[in-house]
Amino acid sequence: MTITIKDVAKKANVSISTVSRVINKSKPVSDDIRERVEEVIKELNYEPNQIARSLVMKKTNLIGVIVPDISSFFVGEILNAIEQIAKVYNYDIILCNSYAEREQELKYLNLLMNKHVEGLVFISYKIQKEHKEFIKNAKFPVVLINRFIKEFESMSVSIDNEKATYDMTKYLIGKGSKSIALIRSGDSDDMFINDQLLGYQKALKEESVEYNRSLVYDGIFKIEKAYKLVEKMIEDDNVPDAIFATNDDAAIAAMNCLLDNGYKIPEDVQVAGFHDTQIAKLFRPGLTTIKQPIFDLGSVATRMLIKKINEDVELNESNVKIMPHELIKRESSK
Amino acid sequence: MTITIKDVAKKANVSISTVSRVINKSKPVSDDIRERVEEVIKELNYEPNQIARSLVMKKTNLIGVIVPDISSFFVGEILNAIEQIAKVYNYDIILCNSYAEREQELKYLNLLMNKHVEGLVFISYKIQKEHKEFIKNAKFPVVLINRFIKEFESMSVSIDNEKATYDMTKYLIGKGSKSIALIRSGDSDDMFINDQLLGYQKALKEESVEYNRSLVYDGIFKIEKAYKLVEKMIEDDNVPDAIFATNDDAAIAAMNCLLDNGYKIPEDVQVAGFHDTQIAKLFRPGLTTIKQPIFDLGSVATRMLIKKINEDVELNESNVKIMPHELIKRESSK
DNA sequence: TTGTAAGCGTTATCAG
DNA sequence: CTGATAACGCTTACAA
Repeated sequence: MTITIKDVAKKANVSISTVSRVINKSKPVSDDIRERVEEVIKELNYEPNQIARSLVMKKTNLIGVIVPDISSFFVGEILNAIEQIAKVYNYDIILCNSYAEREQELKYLNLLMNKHVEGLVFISYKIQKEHKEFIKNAKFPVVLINRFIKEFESMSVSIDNEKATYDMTKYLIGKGSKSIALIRSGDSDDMFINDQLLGYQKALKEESVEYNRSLVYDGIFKIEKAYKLVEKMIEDDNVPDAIFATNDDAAIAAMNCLLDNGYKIPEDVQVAGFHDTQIAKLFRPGLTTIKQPIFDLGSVATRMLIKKINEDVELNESNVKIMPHELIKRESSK
Repeated sequence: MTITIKDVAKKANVSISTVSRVINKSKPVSDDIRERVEEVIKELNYEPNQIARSLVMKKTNLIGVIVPDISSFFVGEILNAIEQIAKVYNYDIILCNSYAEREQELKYLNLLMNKHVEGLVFISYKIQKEHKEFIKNAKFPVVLINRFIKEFESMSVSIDNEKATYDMTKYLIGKGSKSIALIRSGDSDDMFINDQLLGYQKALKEESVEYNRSLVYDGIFKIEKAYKLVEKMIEDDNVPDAIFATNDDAAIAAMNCLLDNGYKIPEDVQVAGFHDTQIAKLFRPGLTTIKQPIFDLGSVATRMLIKKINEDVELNESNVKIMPHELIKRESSK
């Protein structure tokens, strides 16, 4: 039923190799034959079968993407970028949503290998041993967004997390805060997350504010969880004078909880986020936050990946790209 | 380098057909041989090549998804559902972001056909002639979310749009509004969008409020555009006493503009949205909106599609599913 | 129950 | 420049 290269060949009175050649412009074909073949192709509305092609060329033009949560602002915007750039280079995206669960991530890692993707953009809150193992041995290049693997050279795109938390912490202290809660998305044993703590601590130290471990909360990436966390602070009568969440959603949730309980922002509590997703600007009061070049994070990662796929680039230090960040001041801080 | 069915066959001292049989359990294989083969498979860490398999079986286990804007809340949540359900049935997702542009949509429609997807979930603001043509002739089933094609039986999942806008309009009038701006995402020649107008008009009529064409705005799905629109109303001193946007993002943008210009919500202007995305609840004042079962929209569509792919279902009227909606009252209305 | 061989739709090698 | 023909890795009649 579906028409193949054979049909074209027969109708054009040439061999299938010739048809293949005009399709791929892989070898010279005389003008008259070329024209004839092209005509037949049009006439028959022939489209080469990508699967057959993949089989022999070992090229699928597929890029895998594993994300922790499609419906988050941050990931949505990154996906946007990945998709856009990939399409430019004629790559398609296979999307996998891991729900930030290790099991799922590992499953997808294998699934994508099986689907013969040519590369992978991996967004994970926590890179674990098994991940590293996989990435190290993977037959295709992998680029991480907002994470590093320090044990070996992995491709990675992110901002300077230490500097970013440093900047924000310093800023909040400058505006008069003395007890700044730090709400982090990941777990403390993640290098990336660790950088955030380092920046926070460095700023405290510089400003002679004592570091208090109990002000640091980990593993909060769900809105509900962040809300509950702040609720608990209020119940315990233990509300800091600033809350710095390393993701905007959590910061918004914190603001909601504070507002719902009669606190004034920023007078009673300053609130700061991370990412500068849409909602940071939309929400009232506007959220002071670290602006990341989210789209660029995705697009740079994808370009890097595709370059690597095509071996245009060697595995060297330039495989880690640090993008600029910016402190955006809005009404949630003084 | 990569290990194939041949390697397994050789090492297990059987033919490749036998190996194939144990992999697919397609025909009986004696216990001892089966065990031997399974052992070798494990030993060699063999994984069947999906591409080769696709070629012969004409089955890719791929579902295409075309969306207008990945980074919107609504689409993100739907994608979430699609991905989740698809994975349950062992299907993967090829993601295409059309930016709501007709050209892109058509391009992707062809691309997906070329990739031999087995089905398509199509989210488009505006189904046009070319789309219909394509869908009608497509070799694979297509399910639309929130759109219908009335010309022929297409699979479709949505809410009852007429009833939803009717409910909301009636509610706003009940709360005292007389001039209700209707801000719609799509264009007026779309059937789906048209239903929204019908519901709006019906409610007005029932409540003896005169219909005023100039209060209906079309083609507003970008936040910026909605903001500008309301800004214009304010400049023209032409602010209605209620704004009903058929998507939450636009409603939030409207609220922002009103708040920024000193208007009180809901005292001066009531605002209502559509979808009940995360932000409707997060924003302050909370947004009164039509709650759609967003996740279900995606999951039902995907299940329907997969069933159709497997021919479990005939093309009949049950191919159009209407999901329930709900009016959620929050502080943006009286 | 098992093996042989044809075929899925291409590209690529090698003669001519 | 063009055409056979052998891959690519797998499934599936058809035979044995």
